[in-house]
Amino acid sequence: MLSNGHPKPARTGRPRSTAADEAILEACRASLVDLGWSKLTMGDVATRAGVAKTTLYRRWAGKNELVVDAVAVLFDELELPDLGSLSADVQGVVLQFAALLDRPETRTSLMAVVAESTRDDALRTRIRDSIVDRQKRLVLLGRQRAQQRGELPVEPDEASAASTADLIFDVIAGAVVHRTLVSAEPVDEDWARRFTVLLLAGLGAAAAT
Amino acid sequence: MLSNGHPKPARTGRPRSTAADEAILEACRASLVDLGWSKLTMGDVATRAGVAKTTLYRRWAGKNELVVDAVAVLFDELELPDLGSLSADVQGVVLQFAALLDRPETRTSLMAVVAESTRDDALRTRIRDSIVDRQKRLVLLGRQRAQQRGELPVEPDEASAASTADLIFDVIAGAVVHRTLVSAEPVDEDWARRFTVLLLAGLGAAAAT
Amino acid sequence: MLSNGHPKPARTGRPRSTAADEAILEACRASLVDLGWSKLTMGDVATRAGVAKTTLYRRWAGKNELVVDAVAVLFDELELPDLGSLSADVQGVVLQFAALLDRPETRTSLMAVVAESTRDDALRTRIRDSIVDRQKRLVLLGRQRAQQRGELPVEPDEASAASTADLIFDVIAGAVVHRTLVSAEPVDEDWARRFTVLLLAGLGAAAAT
Amino acid sequence: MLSNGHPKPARTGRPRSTAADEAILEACRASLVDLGWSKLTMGDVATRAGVAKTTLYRRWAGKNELVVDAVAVLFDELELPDLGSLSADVQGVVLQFAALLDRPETRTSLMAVVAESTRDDALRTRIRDSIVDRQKRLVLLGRQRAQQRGELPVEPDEASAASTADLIFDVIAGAVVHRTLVSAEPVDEDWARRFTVLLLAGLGAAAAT
DNA sequence: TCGTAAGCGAGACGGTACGTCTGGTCTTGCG
DNA sequence: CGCAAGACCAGACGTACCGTCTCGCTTACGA
Repeated sequence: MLSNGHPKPARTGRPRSTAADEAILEACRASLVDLGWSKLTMGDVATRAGVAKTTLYRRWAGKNELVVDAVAVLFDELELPDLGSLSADVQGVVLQFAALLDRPETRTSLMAVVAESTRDDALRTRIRDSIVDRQKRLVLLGRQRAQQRGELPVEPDEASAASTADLIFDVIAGAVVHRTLVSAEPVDEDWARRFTVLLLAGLGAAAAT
Repeated sequence: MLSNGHPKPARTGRPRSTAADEAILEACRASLVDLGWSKLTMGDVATRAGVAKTTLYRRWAGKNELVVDAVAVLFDELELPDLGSLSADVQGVVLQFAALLDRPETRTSLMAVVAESTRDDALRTRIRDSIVDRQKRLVLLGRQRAQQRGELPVEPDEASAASTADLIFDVIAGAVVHRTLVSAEPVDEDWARRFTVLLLAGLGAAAAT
Repeated sequence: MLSNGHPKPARTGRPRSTAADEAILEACRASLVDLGWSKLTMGDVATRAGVAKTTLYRRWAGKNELVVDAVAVLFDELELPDLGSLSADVQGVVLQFAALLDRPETRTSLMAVVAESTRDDALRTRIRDSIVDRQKRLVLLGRQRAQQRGELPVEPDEASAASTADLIFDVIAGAVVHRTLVSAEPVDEDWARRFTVLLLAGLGAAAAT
Repeated sequence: MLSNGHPKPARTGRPRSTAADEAILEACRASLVDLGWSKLTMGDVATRAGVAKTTLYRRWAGKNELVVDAVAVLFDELELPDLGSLSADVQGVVLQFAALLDRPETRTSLMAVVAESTRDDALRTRIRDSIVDRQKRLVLLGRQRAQQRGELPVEPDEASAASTADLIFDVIAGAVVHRTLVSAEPVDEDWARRFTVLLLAGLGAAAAT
């Protein structure tokens, strides 16, 4: 476990095992899949990771923080491949996001941590930094591409542009999450296409104001 | 609809106290406000209601079921006052829904039970019946009014009309929920207006296909 | 003997079911055999007897009282058949008593109610009346027979005679109970014979003082 | 040995608090005095000991086991002071034993655990090791002394000597327990003297066979 | 013959304790 | 000083019984 001949750590004493970090996050995701959010326990994660509970608490303040970190990395998968048109890009990202929400580890934990964050500002910040902003990037990138393609006008007003992006983001992410988790119906190609039509039409109108 | 549905009323034995039912739900909502979802305990609800824990468990299988029933009634408040135009109706319902999500008892509990429902089909059904369908009514009603006003065409294809309604519903509810709970920013009149513009434009396009 | 002594029989209303009384005691003994004292519950007895819990509580104050009554009748079996000599009589009653204590319903319950009685005077009285005095009768009868046979002198001092009888009783009952339940070893013919030898020799000496 | 017997001391992890052990047993005895056997609860003992319930359950399987251990130590008080004659020794130990049974913590619990042991072999073994054998020692010691004094013959037959000792033990312990707890009358000097006369005479006869 | 008072089975009620589980902290000894 | 192990306190969990209390019925007596 201990690496041989790595550079001298600045601090004294035994350095933290980097292997442990990844083992814990991996174990946390596995536990989420098997048990779901509410049945997941710190003890179980520790056992799966072959690690003591103390080691978990040395790195994360509690269950919520650990799960956010464990799940956050999954949202890095989201990408915006250039499909040639704004319409295709939107449809692509919707399906990609829906596929992510279909995985049990995101499915169970995303809403749970959001729920928890309504009472815990630190957690809300952590979620925003680790998860939400990762998604919002895509919206900004998509707009930029569409503008380069001439599909969307370049907005002069910074503030107005930002708040429109926020609106778009909440509409896309909200609709997909609601369809998947609340209505509990599949986001298939048909739905994605119809949603995209709705969104792009609305987007034009929104930009016009 | 909240009742656990006893097809056989089991005419013998002491009847259940109807006073207890209401006291428990009321206590549950109070506890949600004070403690939030994750700190709420069955024992605390029982104490607040002046009732034994067993009385809770005799009626509800657990925390999730109880909270769904306790919160469901709040969604009855949602109404669709006829404001004269589709645009005003949408904007009105959006603000109304946002106000509901601003209340601590819904705020903390809605996402939590949704998260739980991803692992529990019975709970999902309960949520759909008690909460989701209550909201979807409004979309259907709004469409009907708009058609009577001539703002929307009467769609001949039943199935297609239904799935469009579902789409609209997920977009509205999703956007408001996401803005409020995930992005954690306020749904004010300005946002509601801009969202309505987007939606109505999109709606025209969606109906056209 | 089961009745708690109604000085005013309360002439009006539906009379208590006598069938229920016997069914309950029978069910109580059965439950004792199956579950033992500590696992026996009023609810289980009621169910076995095909009777409502209220019917039990209308007749007995609690588990202790019920069990004492249920078990007491078993001690009526004890008899003192005239075997021709004091020695044979003692040995006979010892074996008879041991056999009684071997039955699961007495085995489990006798010590339990005695233990309970150390904190409950009413229960102690009930035990004395229902069980202990039933056994003491045999000692008195045995002494009378032995005196008639000339094996024991007729004691003139009433008080002294009574306290000697009490002593003998505690020695016999105590030794058998202790051997059976505490030492947990069998009271067989050999033990009974050796005990009888000891007792009779001691009895002579005790009478002499 | 009261300890639960860890053959593998499991050298790893935090060791169990020895302070807790004694605090719990002490608290258990205090609770017995205040509440009696049937009202004693694990939670109350834990509270009195300033310890979590889990700490109790980590060491003892339940109420019975705990009480046996808590009470067992009291039987260590029993001694056989050399009073110069067998008669005085017997009388002394009888009074000592009676005094012990007069203490509330033994009074209530001894019969209760004996009752419980009729359905639980492990408990019976525990009682035998912790309590019964402690008392039986005294009988063996008393006999040895009497033999050294020449009051009793040295028996050549080992087995027969052992079973006579068992008989004597059941007679002494049984009589005292029965007098104290079942007949519920005091073991005073007079009773002890008369019992001793009876026993010694019987003992001579028993030895003769 | 009919009212009425007590008995009846059923089962809900407020409680208490159970034994288990988890959260988060605190010792141990080893490396 | 990090780490695995595991004991520690605190307190919620869901269950089982307790003894009491409605319910809506019998059932027997006496007016």
